[in-house]
Amino acid sequence: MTFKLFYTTITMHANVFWEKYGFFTERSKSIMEISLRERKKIKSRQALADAASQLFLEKGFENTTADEIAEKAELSRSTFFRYFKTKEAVVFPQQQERMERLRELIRNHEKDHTPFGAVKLGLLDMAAYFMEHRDELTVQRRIVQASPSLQYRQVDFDREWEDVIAEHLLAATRFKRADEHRARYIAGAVFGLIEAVLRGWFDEGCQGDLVKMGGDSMDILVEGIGGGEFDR
Amino acid sequence: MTFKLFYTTITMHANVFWEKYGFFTERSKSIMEISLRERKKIKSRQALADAASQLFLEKGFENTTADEIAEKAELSRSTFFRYFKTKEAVVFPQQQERMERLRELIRNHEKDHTPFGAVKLGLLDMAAYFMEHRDELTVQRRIVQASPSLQYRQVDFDREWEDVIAEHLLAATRFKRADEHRARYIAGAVFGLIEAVLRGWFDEGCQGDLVKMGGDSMDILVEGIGGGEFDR
DNA sequence: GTAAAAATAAGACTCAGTTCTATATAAAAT
DNA sequence: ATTTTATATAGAACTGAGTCTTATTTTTAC
Repeated sequence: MTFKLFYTTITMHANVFWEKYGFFTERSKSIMEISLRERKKIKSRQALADAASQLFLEKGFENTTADEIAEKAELSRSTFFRYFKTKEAVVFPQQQERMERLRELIRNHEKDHTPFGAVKLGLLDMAAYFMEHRDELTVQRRIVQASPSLQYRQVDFDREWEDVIAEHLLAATRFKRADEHRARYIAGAVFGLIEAVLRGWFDEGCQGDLVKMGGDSMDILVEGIGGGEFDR
Repeated sequence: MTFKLFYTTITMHANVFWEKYGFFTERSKSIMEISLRERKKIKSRQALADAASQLFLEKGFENTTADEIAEKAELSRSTFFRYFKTKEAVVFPQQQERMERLRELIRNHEKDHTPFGAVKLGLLDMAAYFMEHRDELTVQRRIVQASPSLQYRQVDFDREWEDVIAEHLLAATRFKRADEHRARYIAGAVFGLIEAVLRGWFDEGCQGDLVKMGGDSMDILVEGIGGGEFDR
């Protein structure tokens, strides 16, 4: 029942409202301002996401058909594919919101820090956000881990992070071509680092201090590995 | 006709023989030692890979069906799926060989260098290998670039690189738990860096000096970004 | 209340991938 | 050389994802 609560809460706030109304909380915009049609759409999408999550947890991703999800949500298969472009998409309903959050968090530090500093602080803020929502992440992780076909799709989604990082680093290197390459390389390295950290955190059951892990790991990049035990 | 030659040559040496006979060149083992049955299997696999490549280049990956590939190769659809687990697999027939090559190249430097040094030198050797085979890589890239669904699959294959890197770095940290984390983070960063470098190289039409690009980029990791323009 | 717009249901369709069976052909045994 | 055994292949039936079209229902606007 914790899961049920989680999915209802998270998907509502973080994903469904997002599409049309942007990033806001229940305080900044009342549900009552939304038309009946919109409310029904939210309900439908929610029903599909909930049904899918339950079935995926019960029987696994591969063993669940789109028909079953639609049936459980009391909607048609057509409607399922209207709301989610693919069966895989329903596993990651909050991807878009997370990406925009990351962008915003980095933007918050842009004024007071260098490009890399803003990226680093934004990522650490994101780490804190992840820790707050470790329960959701654990559920999603459980579904993804149980399905090989979902694992690279997860990677695919995470890859968008690199674009956001590169985007911010590149903003500081307009008209400087040499720096552009350097920015892209650093974005790649930062992204690879983050993936490794996240993997480690997940594998430990999301129990560690992700902010500290992230900070420590990024210090490797800042200081370089020239003096370490892996020196060439 | 360069393409045709490429596919015949590469797939034969790098992939088909690989499965049963391991990594060798035409000098180390004559084709005549191989039984008729094996030769036919090679021919079938080759015919399928060739037919697929041609059709993918002509009509794109998504617009080519497994039936068409089989028909062009004068084999049945069943046979196609016997040789290639998925339609996507036929696009990357040399993946296994490249991975083993990387392992070997890193291993060559293990004796004379620290773990990171061996990884770095192995990767630069690999860069040289890539430059030698830029024509094949360009063709493959063209097919992959034209198909969104193949792009993340490529990422998926490349991901194996990180495992190889991590594997070698970890070998040096047995019994040292703190270093294990550090090794994984570094592997992630190196891998992310390499992906960024390769992407840049591909996007420039494989014309740049990949070895130099790789070396320069890895120096960022060695020296750190603390003193650069992206300092925090 | 009515007309326009949008959401949904239903079903036909394509194609990837699996499974099974029958047949052809190569390898091994005698 | 002939038989036996192993395996490559063809073919066909099947499942399920995703697309597309059409008809029906629901919401909104007037």
